[in-house]
Amino acid sequence: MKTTTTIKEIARIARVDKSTVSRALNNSPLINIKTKKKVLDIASELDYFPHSLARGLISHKSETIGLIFPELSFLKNPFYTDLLRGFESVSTSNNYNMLITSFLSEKDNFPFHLIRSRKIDGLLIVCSPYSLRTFPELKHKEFPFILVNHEAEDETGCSVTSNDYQGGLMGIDHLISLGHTRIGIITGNLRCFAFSQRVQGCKTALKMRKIPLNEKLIQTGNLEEGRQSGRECMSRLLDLPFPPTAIFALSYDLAMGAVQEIKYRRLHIPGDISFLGYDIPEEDLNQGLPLSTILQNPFQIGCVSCHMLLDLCRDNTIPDNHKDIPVELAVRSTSSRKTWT
Amino acid sequence: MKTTTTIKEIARIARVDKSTVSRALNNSPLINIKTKKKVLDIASELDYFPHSLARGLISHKSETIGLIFPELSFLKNPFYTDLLRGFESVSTSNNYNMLITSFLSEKDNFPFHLIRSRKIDGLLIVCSPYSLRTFPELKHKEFPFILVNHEAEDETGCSVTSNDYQGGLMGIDHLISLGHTRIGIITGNLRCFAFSQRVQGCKTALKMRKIPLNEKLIQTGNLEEGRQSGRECMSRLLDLPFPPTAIFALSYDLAMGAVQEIKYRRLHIPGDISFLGYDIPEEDLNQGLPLSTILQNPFQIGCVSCHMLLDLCRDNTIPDNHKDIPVELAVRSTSSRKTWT
DNA sequence: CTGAAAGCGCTTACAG
DNA sequence: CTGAAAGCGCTTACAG
Repeated sequence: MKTTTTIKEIARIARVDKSTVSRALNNSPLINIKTKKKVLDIASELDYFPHSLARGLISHKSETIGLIFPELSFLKNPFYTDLLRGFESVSTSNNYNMLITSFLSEKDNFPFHLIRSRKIDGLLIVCSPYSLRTFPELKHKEFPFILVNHEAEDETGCSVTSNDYQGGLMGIDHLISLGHTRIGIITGNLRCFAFSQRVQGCKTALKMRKIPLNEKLIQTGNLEEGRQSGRECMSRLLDLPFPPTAIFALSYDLAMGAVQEIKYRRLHIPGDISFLGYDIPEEDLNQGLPLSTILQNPFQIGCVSCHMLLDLCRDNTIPDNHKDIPVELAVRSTSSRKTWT
Repeated sequence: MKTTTTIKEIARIARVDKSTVSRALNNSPLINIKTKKKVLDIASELDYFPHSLARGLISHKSETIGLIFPELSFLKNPFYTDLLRGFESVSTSNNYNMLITSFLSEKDNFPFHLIRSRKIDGLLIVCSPYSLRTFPELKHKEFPFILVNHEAEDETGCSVTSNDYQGGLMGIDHLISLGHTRIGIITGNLRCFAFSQRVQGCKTALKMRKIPLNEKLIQTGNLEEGRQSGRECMSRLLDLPFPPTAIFALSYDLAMGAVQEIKYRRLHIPGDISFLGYDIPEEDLNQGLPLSTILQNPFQIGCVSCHMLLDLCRDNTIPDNHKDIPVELAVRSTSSRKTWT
């Protein structure tokens, strides 16, 4: 880029006005086909490339979207990497770029800076730890944003989540169909919307099959302590007078902890007890015992979120304010027909 | 943002020219302190925020840097997430934003688009699978960029890498200091610069301690097959007439495979054989057998890379074109004094 | 210290 | 279909 080519330069050589060059470059109908060809040839000859800042200044579009994660280390978790890949896939094919930040780096005046400096046209807010009602910029619907996998129920704005209700329903349904009626459920804190939805799904599935609900079979762990908490829940379940014949653990860490405890007690999966997890990746071989699991589709969540945002950015009307992305059941080697009572 | 406040608006209210407003806003010395206060007060009253595109158009700075990863799924690996956190830390404190892309999304004309559209001031190229010599934009030193953890030896441009040579040296030195003289080394393909450097370090360490080099003790696996390959290397080492008393595995996956094979043969670590890995995170408990390891410092690599890039962006002179970030030795429970021969 | 002018690189009504 | 003008929101020599 010794010296950048501008439309002025092209105009000079083509002996036309720069407005004509602009029209040629932007596929305007207001231009003679031959003029257009001449201009375009020269532009390509000079290796012209438009200056996005100058364009953006006029169009009021930066063709860039912002991503905000609670913190960037979330990306270690394949779920969030796949989400990010979903964002990438859609934004790339729409010629949008992605600015990445976290609540950590934006702590002072999130999310004003990026928005107000006009660097981004829209914002994908991943798993916000805050309720967004506090941010006036987002409240008035003046700026396009999507809550992706938002934790709280939040009446503000558009959102995309995994269908947690369906996940719970599908999981219990699977275990019931294998003959289980005493199913232990290990969940995270129910104040978290996702878990409360999953548990709702579980309860509905039981009700539909007319299996009475036993609250003792639902153990609530906490995610901060992860595996350890999963172990403790499992321990409590196994200590019941009538322990469950199948377990449905509603998160990866809780599932891992639960499996640990089961092994510790020298029980066999699925011989002694069936097991269903949540979000257990296929790569996780669990030492030769691949766990059956409900699988979310983070890539899909990412794609849909980004699509919705770009629609918003382009002032397209959006059919729904909210979208639920379906989960799926992956039957691997730990869920089998009930063999004991 | 009902209606955006501009300097024009502020000028009107303050009854000064917009150039004066600009001076007040930009801490210019060419302004009366009282005028400045008046302007600033009004600006804050009107909740003014500068338009970055307009500024950038003049300053020729976007205050944004680009990041390019081979593909975004690399971020699943904690090494790259920590690298990213390093970028974030430095760019945030310098008020720079980060645009994230991958070679996948930029496939057509990487890295021209971002650079030529002026959306970024500089580029951090992570682990480029390409030799950068092919890209004229980068060749002529016209645009600031840093090769972060670059795989190939590349004479072009600035770069930051982990000190792989030191890693090899330190690892072997540690094992020798425990009394080992027959040390098996499991490395990835030596055409990869990082591995060849690590092995060089190993060889130097042996030489310094006057331990003759036995090429049979160096097994080369391949990273594509990861663990399986590590297992096979380990197997070959154990089948030697005089098998090693200590192992140094130069990558995470190779180490994991090697450990598997050792366990499979019912040998005990560190009782029967000492073990040292590379890049084994602290969280990896390895079922109660935390592996001693050489640790790189990706966060630090990220910080230093970003610093260097920002210096380049600001036309600061850079002391060195290349920086090596030190590694460290984490002695955990698998490397102990030699007990058999 | 301040204002008026020119300009960053582009787009888009407005005439013709 | 084309050109000349105005303008996006800002900065920075240039006079005074």
